[in-house]
Amino acid sequence: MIEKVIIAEDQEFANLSVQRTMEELQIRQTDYVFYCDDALQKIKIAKGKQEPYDLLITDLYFEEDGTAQKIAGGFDLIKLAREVQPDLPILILSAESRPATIDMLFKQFAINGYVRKARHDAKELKSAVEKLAKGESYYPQALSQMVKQVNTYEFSDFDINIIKLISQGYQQKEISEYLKKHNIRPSSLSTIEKRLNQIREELGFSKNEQLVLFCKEMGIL
Amino acid sequence: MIEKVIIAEDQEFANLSVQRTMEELQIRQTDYVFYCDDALQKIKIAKGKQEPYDLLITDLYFEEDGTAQKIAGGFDLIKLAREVQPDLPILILSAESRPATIDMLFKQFAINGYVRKARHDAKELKSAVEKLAKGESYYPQALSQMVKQVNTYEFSDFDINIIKLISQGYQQKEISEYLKKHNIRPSSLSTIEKRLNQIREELGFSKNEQLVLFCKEMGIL
DNA sequence: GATCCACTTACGGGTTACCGTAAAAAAATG
DNA sequence: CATTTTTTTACGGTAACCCGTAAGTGGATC
Repeated sequence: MIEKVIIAEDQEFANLSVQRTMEELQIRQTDYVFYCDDALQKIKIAKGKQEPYDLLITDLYFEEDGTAQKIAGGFDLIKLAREVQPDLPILILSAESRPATIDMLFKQFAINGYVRKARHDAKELKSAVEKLAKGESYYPQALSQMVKQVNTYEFSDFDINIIKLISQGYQQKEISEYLKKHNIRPSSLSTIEKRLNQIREELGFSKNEQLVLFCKEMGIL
Repeated sequence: MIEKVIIAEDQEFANLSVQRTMEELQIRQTDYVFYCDDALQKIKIAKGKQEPYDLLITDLYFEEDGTAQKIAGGFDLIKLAREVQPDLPILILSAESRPATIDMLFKQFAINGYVRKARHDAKELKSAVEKLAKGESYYPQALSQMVKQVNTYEFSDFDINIIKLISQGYQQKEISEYLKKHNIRPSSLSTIEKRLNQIREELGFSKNEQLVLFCKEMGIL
């Protein structure tokens, strides 16, 4: 049973609407904050008082607005909240639509549900909370297709490293030097060339410009 | 005086909250739709009945969901709505944060207000509607600084053309051929090289990979 | 330690991109 | 219409990138 919920969402509109949805679901206590720092603090205090939250609903991306915050965004908040209260169910509410990111949240962060800010987000949130109340997790129906459709190329850390450096203006020779300096192996120019060639071929690209754009869209850069 | 408002917003949460804000502002009649097509139709009908809307509040980006829609997004909706009812005040409500885009909306589309989906969007929307009621336009305070800060490089159509082709995997020789075929001038390889060189220098980039990413972030690609 | 295997590196030739200079063409000016 | 100015193009040398082949390296297995 979910009785005590905390909402972390910086957009006032979204925050208000989620509050309202919680009312409709007859949640006993709903707290809401506009900053990640406040959310974590409330979770800590509630835990300390032996009155822990039953659910954290949080956005992924929070806007900076001058007020100095320790926790930058939803990703960090999830990690830290789990340290404080490992069993806390977490539901993400975000406009993020890249399957790779959402998939990563389930696999790496073990979130319990994901609702996209999209056409039927209010209805979806209700279903999601009801599912979580039963101890199940909520995986948006649309997503299961997307993940299958999605270009399934897996970038290794090494790949990402190279592509990042390229997108910063390094030339391949310099990347090789950079890798040697940081004791990352492999590091030869030849290997860099080969990897890039392989990646491009696998994705059907002819130029690195396409590749960096693709990575940007995938959320890798 | 604003008495009759139409809201075009596909996110249910946002749509609901805007409706609520309109109630708080004691707007006599508030209609809301989740598709651009519906918005335009309602505007047409209202105009036909001699009961035109006093305000259109619309998002910029609408999600596709299988239902075939003629109007793709906010940009087209604005254009078409203005054709039907040229004096209709338009207020954009969007998460879009790129100053270039927002600036363009004011200058090219002559919108009357812009409220970003961000920390105090509900409060901002209220102020904005009140301003529009007085016949003034609402320009977010944060934006006036951003526009000044923004990298003020102006891309010509020609520049954008080249960069688009590069980002699609064309090599420079092919771009030259492409331009010749489409009777776009200038078209020589030499000019293409020079322009790219100039753009890169002006923006402090050394490689085209940086440039395409920059353009992506600026909303040019 | 010998053999195999996968991976990494070195090297070389071909292509494309880079960048300067100078000629040619087009546009602007008087 | 001649002249100046700007823009576009052609050309050439250098550097970076592309891509294949061959040599080298390191780890696993027996």
